Amino acid sequence: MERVYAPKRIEEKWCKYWVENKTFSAKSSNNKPFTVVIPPPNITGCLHMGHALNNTLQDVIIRFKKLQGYNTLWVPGIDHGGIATQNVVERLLKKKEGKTKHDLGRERFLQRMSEWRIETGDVILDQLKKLGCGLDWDRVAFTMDKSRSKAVKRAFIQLFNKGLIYKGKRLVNWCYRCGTALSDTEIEYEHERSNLWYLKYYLVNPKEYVVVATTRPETIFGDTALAVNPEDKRYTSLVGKSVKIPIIDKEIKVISDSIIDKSFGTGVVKITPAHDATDNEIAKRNKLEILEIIDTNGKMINVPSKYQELIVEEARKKVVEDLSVKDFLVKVDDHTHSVGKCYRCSTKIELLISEQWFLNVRDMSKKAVEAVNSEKIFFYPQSWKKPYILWLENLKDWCISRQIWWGHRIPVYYCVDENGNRTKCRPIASFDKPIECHDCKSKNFIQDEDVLDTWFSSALWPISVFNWGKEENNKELKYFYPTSVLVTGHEILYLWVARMVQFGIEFMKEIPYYNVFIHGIIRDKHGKKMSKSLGNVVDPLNVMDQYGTDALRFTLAKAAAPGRDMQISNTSFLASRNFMNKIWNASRFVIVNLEHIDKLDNAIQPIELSDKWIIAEFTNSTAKIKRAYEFYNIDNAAREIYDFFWTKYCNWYVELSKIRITSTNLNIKKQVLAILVYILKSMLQLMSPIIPFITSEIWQILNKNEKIIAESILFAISENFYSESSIKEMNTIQDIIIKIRTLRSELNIPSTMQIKVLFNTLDNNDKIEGTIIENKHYIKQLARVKSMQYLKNIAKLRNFVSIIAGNIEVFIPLEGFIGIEKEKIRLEKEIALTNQEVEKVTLKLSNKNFIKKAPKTEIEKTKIRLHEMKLKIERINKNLKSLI
RNA sequence: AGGCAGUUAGCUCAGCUGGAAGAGCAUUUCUCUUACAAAGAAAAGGUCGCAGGUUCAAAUCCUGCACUGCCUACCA
Repeated sequence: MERVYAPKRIEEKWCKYWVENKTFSAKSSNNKPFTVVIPPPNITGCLHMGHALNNTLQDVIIRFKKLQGYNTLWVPGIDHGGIATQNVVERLLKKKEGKTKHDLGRERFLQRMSEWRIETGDVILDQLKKLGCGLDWDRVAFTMDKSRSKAVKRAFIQLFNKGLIYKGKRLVNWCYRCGTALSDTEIEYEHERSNLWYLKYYLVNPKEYVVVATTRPETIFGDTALAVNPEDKRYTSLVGKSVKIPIIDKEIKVISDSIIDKSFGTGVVKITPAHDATDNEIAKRNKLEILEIIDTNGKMINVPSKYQELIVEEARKKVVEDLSVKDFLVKVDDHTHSVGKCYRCSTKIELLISEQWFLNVRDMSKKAVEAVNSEKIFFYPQSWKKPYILWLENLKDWCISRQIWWGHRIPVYYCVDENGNRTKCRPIASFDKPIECHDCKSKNFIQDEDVLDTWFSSALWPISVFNWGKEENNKELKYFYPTSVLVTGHEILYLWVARMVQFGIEFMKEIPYYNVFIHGIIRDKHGKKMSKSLGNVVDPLNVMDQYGTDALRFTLAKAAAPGRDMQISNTSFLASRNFMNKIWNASRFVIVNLEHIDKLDNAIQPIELSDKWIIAEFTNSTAKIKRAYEFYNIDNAAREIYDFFWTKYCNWYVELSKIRITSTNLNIKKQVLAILVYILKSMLQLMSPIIPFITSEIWQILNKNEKIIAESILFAISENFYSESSIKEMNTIQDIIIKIRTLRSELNIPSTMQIKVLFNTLDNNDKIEGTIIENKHYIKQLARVKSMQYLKNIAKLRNFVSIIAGNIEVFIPLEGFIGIEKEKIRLEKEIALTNQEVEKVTLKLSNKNFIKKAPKTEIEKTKIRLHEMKLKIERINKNLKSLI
């Protein structure tokens, strides 16, 4: 074994092993299942920190459950990624050949996309393998492969025939760069500094005008009314009158609607029903005309020829200019408001009227709310429950059609006549082209041009991965569904999580998962979101290269408190890398010492105090670690592992074990080795979910011909040797060691100098005295003490340095390495410090209410403390006097 | 505008069923002691955001405020 842990070779070896030996493949059986489906990354994806975190956490859970003996299954897959993917290929096409998708046409463009997909391959899946993910690689699913397509069609047809899917002309979010409608969840809002323009709308009487404040002066041509609040006394007389739109002089009415906020702007609003959601509602309530002035290319239409065909931004400039020239502009204020942008290309979203497919989600939402309200689905952390419910309760129908090419084409067929024109017959939803029209028996059909929102297929993911679309009597689906836990970031709670619940209940009559574990988002060290444009991205692949995959995973696990965002920079991985090295070397110590031992007893026998102590600490820690894993507090599990292994196991137990390891008595050596091995192996198991590579390697060295760690079953921790009192006793010894070490350091006693030590107890406590005598070899070993003797008569003591650790007083003779004056100062300082404490505690105890109301144990504890401190001061004073 | 988080050592964060402030990194000092210098031993560093309240006792519970971040919204 190398002296320094070198991860590369070991990681490659185990990656390959797990895949080739199908370590993580699962079949339905009689054993209890534990199922997780991966949030499928986009095919365009390249592993970033978010993926690394999300998948590490899933892997931790899967590996832990596997150790517990569950039949675990983690299903891998990728998403076709709709708009995002089409954009990537479109950009490539433009760059390489200077062509647009329209130059190629739908068929050829889609062919290009498929080619690109094969070329690019499943890069991200390979990266997940590299990360060590225990996915079942025989089950890789793609949201657009045959089985998943079947599922999408089946779902669509069911919903269509139920009357839940309908076509309607409505105001929708439109990205003119992507050329498609978007759902509300696909819009990202950003604050933008803009202006508020105050415009004059003249009454028919040309001397009077009202002032209207607007952020969108270019849409005046689409105005079909002005509106005021009915309770706004300033404008009562105005309601019902006509005003003229600036520039074009078109007459519109002033109406009243209670939604208008009196305090904003002038309290008068221009109503543009075709391009604003609120205005649209007002128009519906007041039966106003709806006039479209922006088309799907983001250009002006139905406006004076001067502005016709201009894109919105330019039109705004021109209109403002003209308004100003013609004296319609009263003033311009600065105004910051949030603007909706496309989540895939950041183009400003226009609202416009368009015919789209919608899914009525009212009933599904109710059931999805109920499932979480009743805690049938449990959220970790609970704080996400409320936003989830609120969102679902206010959900409008879902716009599911997209005007792009890459995706599941809507399986709706229209009957056409011999000229290819659509007839009035009812459209049919079906898997393939229908044989004949229900209404006119025609055999001519065309398919709907639109594709489905990517998230439609994603919403089916937990059932489609088990081939819900293909098979009717599906054993696997029955066995693995509902899945056990969904692990995800909160950014797709609405986009994805909620919709899976809706669809799961709709199609399976059963929730898709029992638990939802929502982790935070990774930020840089300044708390900023990581993004390429900010240049603050920490690449997980680099980290894996530089620090090792286990170090990456351990860092992520340690930072992953449920629901909390985490800040990460390159230095965050250092501590973890060092910890890996620690594990490696501690194991090396054990392994090297096992070399000439032919056989080790499996049964352990705690003999000494340190044995009993480490077993007690180990028992406590393992319980904590297991509980932490169980409730997705993976950060706590990682912390406990770190603390126990490094501090307790390495720094104390391994160090103390050296006394017996170097013993010439083979039995003594074997006895301590057995405990070292037992704890090491158990810890390796418990660590393996987070850091599978290093633990697999060490496990294999320790258990040459046995099962690999990933396939092992967690050792049962026996309570037989648990000794609570050993912890207290050991703590006493540790305290003495630490105090002597501190003294050595403070007084610059060279480490090579072995010192003589005497000790006494403050209250002549025989038991403690016995404990120390029994374990003085620990003190000798770790504090570099030559001899340690009990001192009966302290009265005669002269010129000793003294320290007090709990109830024990330790004396070290002054042997020229320290001046009396220096020691006096040290002791006086100690007295002053203790006195401060004494004051505080005395005050507490003199408080009558404390004595009256505090629990007895607490009072007792405080009294003992005070007593000890007083004793301490007494002794220090005495020692001070003995210094001559 | 509303909702949800967060505010603890220079930095990143634990601790929050209320009873003597913790870790890692960085800093300082010693040490290559036969697993590990990516280490060991030790030191220094904190009115636990601010102001109230409950309590014998508050980093921990309650209220208000401030700042930061996120989510939602019909910001004309």
